[in-house]
Amino acid sequence: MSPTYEHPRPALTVDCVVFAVERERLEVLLIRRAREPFAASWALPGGFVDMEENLETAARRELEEETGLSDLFLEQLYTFGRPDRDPRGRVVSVAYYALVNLAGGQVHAASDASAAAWFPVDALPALAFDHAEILATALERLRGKVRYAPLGFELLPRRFTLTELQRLYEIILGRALDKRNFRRKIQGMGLLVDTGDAQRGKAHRAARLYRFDRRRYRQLEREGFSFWV
Amino acid sequence: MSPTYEHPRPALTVDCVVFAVERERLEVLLIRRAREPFAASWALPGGFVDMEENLETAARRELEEETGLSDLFLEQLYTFGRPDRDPRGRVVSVAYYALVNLAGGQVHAASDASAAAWFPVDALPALAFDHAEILATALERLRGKVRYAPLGFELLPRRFTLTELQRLYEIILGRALDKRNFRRKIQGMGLLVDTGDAQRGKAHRAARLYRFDRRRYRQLEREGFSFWV
DNA sequence: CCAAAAGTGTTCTCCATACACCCATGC
DNA sequence: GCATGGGTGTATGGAGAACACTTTTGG
Repeated sequence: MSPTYEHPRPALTVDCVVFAVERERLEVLLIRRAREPFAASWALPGGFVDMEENLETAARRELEEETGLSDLFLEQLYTFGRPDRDPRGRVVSVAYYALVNLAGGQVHAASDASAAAWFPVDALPALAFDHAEILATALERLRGKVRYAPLGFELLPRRFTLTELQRLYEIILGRALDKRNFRRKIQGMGLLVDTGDAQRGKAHRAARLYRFDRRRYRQLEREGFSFWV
Repeated sequence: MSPTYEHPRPALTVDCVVFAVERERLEVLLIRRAREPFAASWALPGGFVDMEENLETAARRELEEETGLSDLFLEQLYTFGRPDRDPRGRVVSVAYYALVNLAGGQVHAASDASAAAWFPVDALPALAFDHAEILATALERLRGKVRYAPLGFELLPRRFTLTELQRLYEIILGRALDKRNFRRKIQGMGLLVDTGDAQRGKAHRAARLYRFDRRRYRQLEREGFSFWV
């Protein structure tokens, strides 16, 4: 028999921490568990990895099945494997975090699809398993990485105003930023393209709409440029 | 039967990328595989996770069993789970990276213990499985993180000279640093303690020996200080 | 006394920060 | 015409980068 089969095997799951910015707050998507253990508790979306499936594929599949969300930014976070983290027995979980912009209308589909709901990260319910720890790890990663990688744009619609972008960073970083300095810096990086259009329907001067230039970002990255907010 | 047992289970392993700086180069510890698959190939030390064992514990155990190394800096890197990464079947591997200083004398024990050997990261042999990819990921992490976390000290003996520390950074980062600027910056952080002793037995002026102040680092970290080289 | 590395200051440039007012638009 | 956010420039301080010579020690 092949050596692989000589060893006992933990079960393997994926769990996803999905972030969005909504109503001026950073929020996380949770689902209400239907079954034991932790039936009726809130938990991260996730589930078992299939035998022939990539880990990231499993994360995307579970996310779509449980929340209706697809095609979002998704990155592996950390693997949690304390032997006692699941009362059913040994279950190791590969955690991912995801970013989604709620302007796309996907939200409602997601929220309706099952018992899923958004919670502000500073007002979370009790969570099943070690999901509070996973969520804390994801939050730390997001807050750290958003400063040196262009993650912020994943949380906004394709076209956005400079004020929206600034508010996003203020919400994630938890502190106010100077408007003029923020604009000078972000525009100085040469990663924003003025779409020529303007925001409409607001009772004040219309703001210009920009989009993030991914192509140019990859180019600059290769040349040793580093993003920094 | 509990829900855990309804699912097919991949096998679970840990793999370790152990870095050291030796003879002015960054090197990695590899072992020569005794068995199929990839018998006689070089590979990362690692092996199967036991059923009641923490992931990090498994990594430390395998490292000690296969290379004799213990008590080193170890951090989870990434989890690799492509379905075809192991010809024996589905094997998911949680990768760790470790840092070790070779002045401690552990090396020789390690090298002698089995078919283990150090290779410069820019002159690696062909590796088993997807270990080349794991190693590349670890190298990227090390080079990135060494700049904003005090990892460098893990690669030096407890007491070291400023020149040794500077050489270490030059080797890892792959570029020359200015001596006066490096010293001003590193001493300005207040994280080095002058031991009062000096290096002896060199045919030139004796250099002062310093040690890293971990306690103070943790203190400053809590106060919002950020390390930066 | 010679070879080898240790140790030490100053200048300049650039970037982060602090700060306040006029402009365009919808109602 | 007024309320609301959009958009803009300048002065200052601190940190990074460039740069060369004297000191100490062992052999």
